[in-house]
Amino acid sequence: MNSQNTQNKFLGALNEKQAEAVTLKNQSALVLAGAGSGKTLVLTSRVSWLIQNQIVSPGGILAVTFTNKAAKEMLVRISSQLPINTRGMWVGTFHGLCNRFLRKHHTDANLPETFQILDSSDQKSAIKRVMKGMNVNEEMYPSKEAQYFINSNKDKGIRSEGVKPHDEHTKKLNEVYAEYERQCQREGVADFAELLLRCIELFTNNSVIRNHYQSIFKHILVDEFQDTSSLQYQWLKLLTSKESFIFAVGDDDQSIYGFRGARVGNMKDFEKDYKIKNVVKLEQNYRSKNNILNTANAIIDNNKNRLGKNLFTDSGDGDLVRQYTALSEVDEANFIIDEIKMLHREGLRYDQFAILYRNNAQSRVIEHAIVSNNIPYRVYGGLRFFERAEIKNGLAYLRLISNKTDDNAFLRIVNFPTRGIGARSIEQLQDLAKNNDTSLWDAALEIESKNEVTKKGIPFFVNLIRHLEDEIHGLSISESIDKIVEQSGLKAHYLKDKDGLDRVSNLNELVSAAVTFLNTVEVDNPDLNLVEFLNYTSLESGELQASAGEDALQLMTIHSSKGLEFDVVFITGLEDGLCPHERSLTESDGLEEERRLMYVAVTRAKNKLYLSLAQSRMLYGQTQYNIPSRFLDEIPEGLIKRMNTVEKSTTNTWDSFSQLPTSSSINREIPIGRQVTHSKFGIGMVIGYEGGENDLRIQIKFKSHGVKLLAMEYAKIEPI
DNA sequence: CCCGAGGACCTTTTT
DNA sequence: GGTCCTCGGG
Repeated sequence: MNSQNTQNKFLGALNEKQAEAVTLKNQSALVLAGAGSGKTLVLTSRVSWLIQNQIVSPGGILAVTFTNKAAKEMLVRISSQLPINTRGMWVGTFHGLCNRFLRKHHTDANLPETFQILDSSDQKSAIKRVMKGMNVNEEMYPSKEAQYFINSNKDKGIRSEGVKPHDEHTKKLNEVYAEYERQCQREGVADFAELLLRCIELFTNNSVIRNHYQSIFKHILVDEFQDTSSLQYQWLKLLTSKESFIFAVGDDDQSIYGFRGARVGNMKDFEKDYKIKNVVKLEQNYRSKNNILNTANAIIDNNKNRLGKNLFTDSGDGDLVRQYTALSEVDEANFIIDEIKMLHREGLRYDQFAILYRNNAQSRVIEHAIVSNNIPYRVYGGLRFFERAEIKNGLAYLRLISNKTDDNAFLRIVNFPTRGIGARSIEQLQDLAKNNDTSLWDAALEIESKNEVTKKGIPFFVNLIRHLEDEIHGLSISESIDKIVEQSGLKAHYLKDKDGLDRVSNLNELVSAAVTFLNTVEVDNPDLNLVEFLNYTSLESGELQASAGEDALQLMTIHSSKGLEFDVVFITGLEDGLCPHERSLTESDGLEEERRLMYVAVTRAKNKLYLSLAQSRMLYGQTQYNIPSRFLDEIPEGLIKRMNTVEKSTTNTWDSFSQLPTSSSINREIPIGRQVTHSKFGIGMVIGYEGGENDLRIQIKFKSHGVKLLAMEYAKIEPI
């Protein structure tokens, strides 16, 4: 009776399609969930429904997401729907879950119990170290390329021995890959891709373990399925048997991570592989007004490669979308701030505004305008907490103490704060380690045993670490960090630094992060807790609840806006070359992915949507004159109001173009940045002039014919 | 060892 | 244009 009520409660909150998805019986399912269609609600309701109706116990559920944030949100929402302890449930990110499997079966996975996780920057320095040891020329083989080579192969499930190098260059890269694999194995560390690959190999090679998990997980749920890589899909397949089902939720129109291995094709494959009878489409949008939604629909309709979906809403037309053509990026920023100030005066909170851009470099000018108007703001992205140098340094002490073979950690701190161990001593250590085939720590031990301990040098370092290890024995993680920060000299070092106070306070925050962590973990084995904490710092970006709830403007790239919503959204830099980005045009599926990006951006808006572009834009130290984004042309006229500087104010007229920097001081009739039409080439934009008074040539970037240099005297062009 | 000059880099990003 | 890295002199 009681259970019936609870069940009705959460089923009652669903529309027909959502309920259909949630209550599917005995089958795998593909749910095409449009933007704002209640995707998370469906996912969590599905879990609750399965448990409520005793189709599966909490332990028989595996739910996978991409970010820790999404995983956490899911757990919170499930526990609000059901009075159960979610601790026993397997909910997490792909990497987090792999980590969990590998810890549990570390012996079978051929990893030490305390194996540590390398983040991308750790990985990069590890690769650099490998290349140095092999005497590989960094000029010819940049470490970045090697890193890309290694990761893209791992992401395809290919080990170095499986690579078939077709030229000398790849052959060399693959030697680096092979050596890197050996180094990681020796040091007991795993990079992100390794977690997944190692886990897949574990399941593939060990049928006992595979069968065990296949029989446990009856229902596997996957969020953001369109973002899964082929390796992740393979992982999912290994976890399912004939008796288990996958419930995949995704939106092919929001697939914007192709560049990092996401494979939208997994959706079609999944339909086939799991014999999906009917794909459930969630097309009712609960977020945006009609004009915004129709704008999004019109844009995405230009993509050929779609599963097909059309969002609708019954929330009314709302305001027209507004397009603003600015003179420059500064003008664009000022326009945005003016609009925000106006709407804020009308009572909108600052945190209900999002300013979106295609790349991070665009944020500077906007930030400048915000700062000079004294408005609070927050920029997403950038350095995360656990990626900060001082945090990584502090953690490296912990890492080394818990895993002496971690050479990365060793090198990071052996001379930090400086203690008289220069490049020479380190080289010596590395030679010794190489000859004895040991870790740097063991090499350091050998040197220590033969030398007197002084105030500096390697023997001093060895004893410092030993001392720290003794000191923190039996202490909690937070107390340990506190001790280490103090006694390693880190704190003193940063206090001396002129802008080191921030770093010291970050280190203090690390102590509180450890306290928070301990509160969320069941305390059984304190030693393993330390290892788990270290993994947590690698797997979790650590943005924490930092400045959440603060009433501030939200600045972020379009990519990081996915999944969020705001009352008012500004999409900036809508120029061809920026959005769509010029580099995307040469990639296969590039333009369509950019269009999906535009679609994601538009669908973030609830009530008001502004699209802005600049006729001239200073980017990377150069002024560009771009033509308006082709996506703007895809918006039907009835939905949008197009404005430019003339309409905005009387001080900024077309005349102000005469103040723009010019290549020469010739008398020209059409200002740079102005749009023109040509009888043959169509629409374009004036980007410059060449030649003298008698032979003036105008340079125009045309939408469909590229850049042309035309004789001013004869060119049949008309300003628009 | 520290600092400053000079050079290369610059799409998107989570784990 | 800004940042990050490297290298060389003090």
